[in-house]
Amino acid sequence: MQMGEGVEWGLHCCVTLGWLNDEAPVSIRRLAAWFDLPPEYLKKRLQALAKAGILHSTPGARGGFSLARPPERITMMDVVTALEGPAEAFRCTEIRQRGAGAEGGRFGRPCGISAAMRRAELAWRRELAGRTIADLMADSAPAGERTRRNYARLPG
Amino acid sequence: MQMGEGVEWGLHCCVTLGWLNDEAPVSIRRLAAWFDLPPEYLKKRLQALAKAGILHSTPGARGGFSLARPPERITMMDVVTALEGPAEAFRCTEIRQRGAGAEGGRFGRPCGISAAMRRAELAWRRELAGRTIADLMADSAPAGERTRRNYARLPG
DNA sequence: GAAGGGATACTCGGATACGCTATGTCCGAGTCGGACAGG
DNA sequence: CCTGTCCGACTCGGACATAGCGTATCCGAGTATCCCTTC
Repeated sequence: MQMGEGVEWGLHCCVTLGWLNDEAPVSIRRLAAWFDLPPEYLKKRLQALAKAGILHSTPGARGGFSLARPPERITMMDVVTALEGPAEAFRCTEIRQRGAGAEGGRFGRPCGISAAMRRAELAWRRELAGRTIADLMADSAPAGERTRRNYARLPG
Repeated sequence: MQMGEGVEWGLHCCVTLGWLNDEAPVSIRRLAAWFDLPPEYLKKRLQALAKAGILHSTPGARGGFSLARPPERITMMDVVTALEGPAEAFRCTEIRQRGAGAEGGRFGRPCGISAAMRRAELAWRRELAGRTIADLMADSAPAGERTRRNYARLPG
């Protein structure tokens, strides 16, 4: 059960875009060079964030991506959902209702296993929903300072 | 980020093996027919549970699988870890240390994003570790009764 | 100096290719239980 | 009645095939900015 790399990329890009708010928008080329990532594929992931309303994309020359909302109103859960999809990791296929074991049974109530997994995923989601991009920016404020400084003298 | 089907299979099989403790061991053929699952692949997943010490496999005629511990001492986390591996879903590849953004930075402290994701996964794991096969058995006691009854007159 | 036109630099959306992993199947080897034969 | 042998049932471990998805790249179209030309 592995999470896509895009999540790490998306979170770092959101934090960086938060720090570079004055320079917005930031082009894909620069973001990709910033983290040494494949530009085309990074573009695709950020487009997903734009479609979810997390990023705003401005076309044309000097275009690029910027945060669509203040960083306090973007949670980690938002980013994960936009990039990984809204589906839960555990999918109950109701195997108890198939095969010889299902005979003569009435399964009105939901599957206990499914319910337990859902509770666990809810706890996970709650943690992620309680932490915003602004929190992440504050966690490493010196890195943000350095980012602003280095970005100014970036070629391209 | 999808969990393998084997987790659902494994959990249902563990619960069923708990109910059928008196009839142990239960053969793959029967378990597969019980849930209408591909026998060969189910075998592979249960072998993984056996290797993890959750199930006990008895070879030879009238052999099969049975719980290696009392169901109160098998947590959902145990089953998930045995089937999905111990790796965390989010893997931090430290992209902040690569590319142009890393220049002139010292990254002594761990990545804040990684730490936040780890906290969330810990909450998830804690939920799963707090729930055992015995809990799941108790949740649907009537289904357990029906299982014991139907299993007795199962052909094969 | 102002207006128009073209070049440039980006994003957008879709199409395509590749590789890894989950899924599913198959086979030979080992092991246990029972049947059967011989003493 | 006891013992040894054979056979069938079942698991074990590995090898192999398939499908789906994450990863990665490319292309045509659209749009905004800049520069250059022209009046």
